[in-house]
Amino acid sequence: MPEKVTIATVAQHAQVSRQTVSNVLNAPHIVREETRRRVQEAIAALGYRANQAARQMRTGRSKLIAVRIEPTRDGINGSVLDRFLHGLTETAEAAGYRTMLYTAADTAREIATYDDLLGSYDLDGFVLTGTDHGDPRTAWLAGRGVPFVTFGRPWDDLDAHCWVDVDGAAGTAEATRHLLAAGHRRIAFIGWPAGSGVGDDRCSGWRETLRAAGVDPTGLHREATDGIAEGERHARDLLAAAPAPTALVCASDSLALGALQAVREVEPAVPVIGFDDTPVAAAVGLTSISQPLGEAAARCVDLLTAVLDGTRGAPAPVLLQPALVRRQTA
Amino acid sequence: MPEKVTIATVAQHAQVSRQTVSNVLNAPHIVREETRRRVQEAIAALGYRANQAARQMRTGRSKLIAVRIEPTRDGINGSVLDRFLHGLTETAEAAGYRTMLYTAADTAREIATYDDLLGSYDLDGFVLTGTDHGDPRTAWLAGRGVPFVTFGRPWDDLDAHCWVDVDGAAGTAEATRHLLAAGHRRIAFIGWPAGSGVGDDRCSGWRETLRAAGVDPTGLHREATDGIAEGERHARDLLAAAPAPTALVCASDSLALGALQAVREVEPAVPVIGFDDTPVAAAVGLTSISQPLGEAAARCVDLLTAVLDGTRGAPAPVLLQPALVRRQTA
DNA sequence: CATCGGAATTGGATCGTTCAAGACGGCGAG
DNA sequence: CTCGCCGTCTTGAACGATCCAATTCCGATG
Repeated sequence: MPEKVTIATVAQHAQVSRQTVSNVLNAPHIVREETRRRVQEAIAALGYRANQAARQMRTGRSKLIAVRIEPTRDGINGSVLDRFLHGLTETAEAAGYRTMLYTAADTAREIATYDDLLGSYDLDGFVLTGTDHGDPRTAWLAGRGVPFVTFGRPWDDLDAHCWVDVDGAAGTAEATRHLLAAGHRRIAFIGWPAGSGVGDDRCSGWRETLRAAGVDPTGLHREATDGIAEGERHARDLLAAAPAPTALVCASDSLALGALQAVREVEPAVPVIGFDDTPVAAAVGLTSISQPLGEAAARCVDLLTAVLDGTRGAPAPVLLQPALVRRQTA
Repeated sequence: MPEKVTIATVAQHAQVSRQTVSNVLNAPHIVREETRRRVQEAIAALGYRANQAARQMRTGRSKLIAVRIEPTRDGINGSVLDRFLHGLTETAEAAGYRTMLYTAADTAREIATYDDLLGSYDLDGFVLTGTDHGDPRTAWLAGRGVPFVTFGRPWDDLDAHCWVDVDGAAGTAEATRHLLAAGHRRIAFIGWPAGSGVGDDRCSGWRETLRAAGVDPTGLHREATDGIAEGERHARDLLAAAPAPTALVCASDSLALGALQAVREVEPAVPVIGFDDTPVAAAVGLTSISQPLGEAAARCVDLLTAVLDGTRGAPAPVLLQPALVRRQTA
């Protein structure tokens, strides 16, 4: 059992004081070349690692960021969070931060958890996923002066705080243009009920692109709660209409999957495009819009560390472009 | 901006000493009823939370457990980890522990990460997912005396360490019995190359059940590397054989999905059963074997905290039963 | 009334690190 | 020659909790 290696052990081994070792770690430029080398050799030889708890107690910085892991809802969209988390953890590690998970049943308890995490572990910052209009969480965090970044725009005021997002409108626009280029005119959209930032954004890309092409979107829009069954129901409904749409764009892969089932039974030639490029889409050959999740996660960490290290001023938000992944269904 | 609340603040507010406050938190029974109540009121009034860094420095316990987040391989099985992580975090929180994530490109670097995490953050324990024969990680951890639990059996020596696992053989056995009950005899199995603990386990459940029913499994077994394409290829191969199998059991949903495509083109009536009950299976109506992931995660935390709190001796391993989820394909 | 014993409470030391302030030697300017 | 300064390094104190040993308090007992 090797003795515990502290900064004092290293200092003794390198014939310098504790503080000099600390300086080599935190402010190398103020230590003479030769001394620095000797200390670094001692660190390597002893396998010394700074004790974060002690460091944190003195500096108040924990080098820890937290992110919520949500219960997988319908499962289909679950792997989105999965990929995001992996990217986040990887980039954070490269920047010297570790990632802590937490769960929360609802928003009120999520805020209580912030309080707990900040009090108990002195977390340096938070990454929030999925913001909505008037999100109380961002208000709470901002009010406390806690650094955070959201994956998802603050839909009310784009300058309210740091954020990274994927341009959903650009995604559905690309999908719609793709279908227009294939000769379709009556392109329908199955989205979510109006009011959610993400849903309205995705809908607008479709609507504006149709309008720009001189097509009136009236009657081609359906609002569905997410899920396969809902997607199927609304697709059937659309296909049964008088002048039926000849193509479908959906706000999620779940909806698209349901729509696909309806299409295959009723009108197999009608193309369907989903959103999120989930494994399910890949498995069934569903054309879908892919979000650059690894990139998004990396930019979240970039922004957060920029705020934490305080070198630069408030960093600019990041809006990433999704990409259409063409498969069999369109 | 509220002042920082420490144990001293609470002590002052409750008119007692620091140590008494500490005792209320860590050994309530040695504090007089009335004093305890007063201290607890002060804690609530001030919103005091014990600083984990300070506690850790003195006690050496961080109340932190770590788990690796792997890059999603083919995406289909990704959500398995997702659900496991959520369960883990939730149960850990209830037990007063927090979950930290880490990534690692390979086993050697994973071990280096253990060293780093232990040195820097004094992690209390690890949860490993997916063990294999002669896993160097468990040997390293055991050698250092670091508490850990694996989700997955130590395939070489079942008493080597604490573990939780799902009985894969029981799962494939149930699937096979289900098909036998439906009148099938020539039931094939598409599994992984021999040598992996999980793969061999799942294969054995099918083989033994067939044998018990008086069916010779020879020629009904294919070894495939995981993936949709491989599943399709082997299924085609099987269906083209002289006495073709009338039903298929697969070691994963990926393989089953490929097999399903082959079946639908060649012999639509042949049932297919997958493994893991991923969202993809649910979406396409694939009958599959479901692992109780939330339960598994909870038991992992139970075992780990039992070891950490040291109240009981080495806790017994846990083997959970999976369940067949019947859908359209079988 | 003095003493005793055990429970309840207190003050000091400690964990490993960084901050603040100071020591030391050499060097250029006044 | 002295002073101040700079670069380099060292020492003491502090962060907030727990452990340990010492002390107070209290009723019971000799």
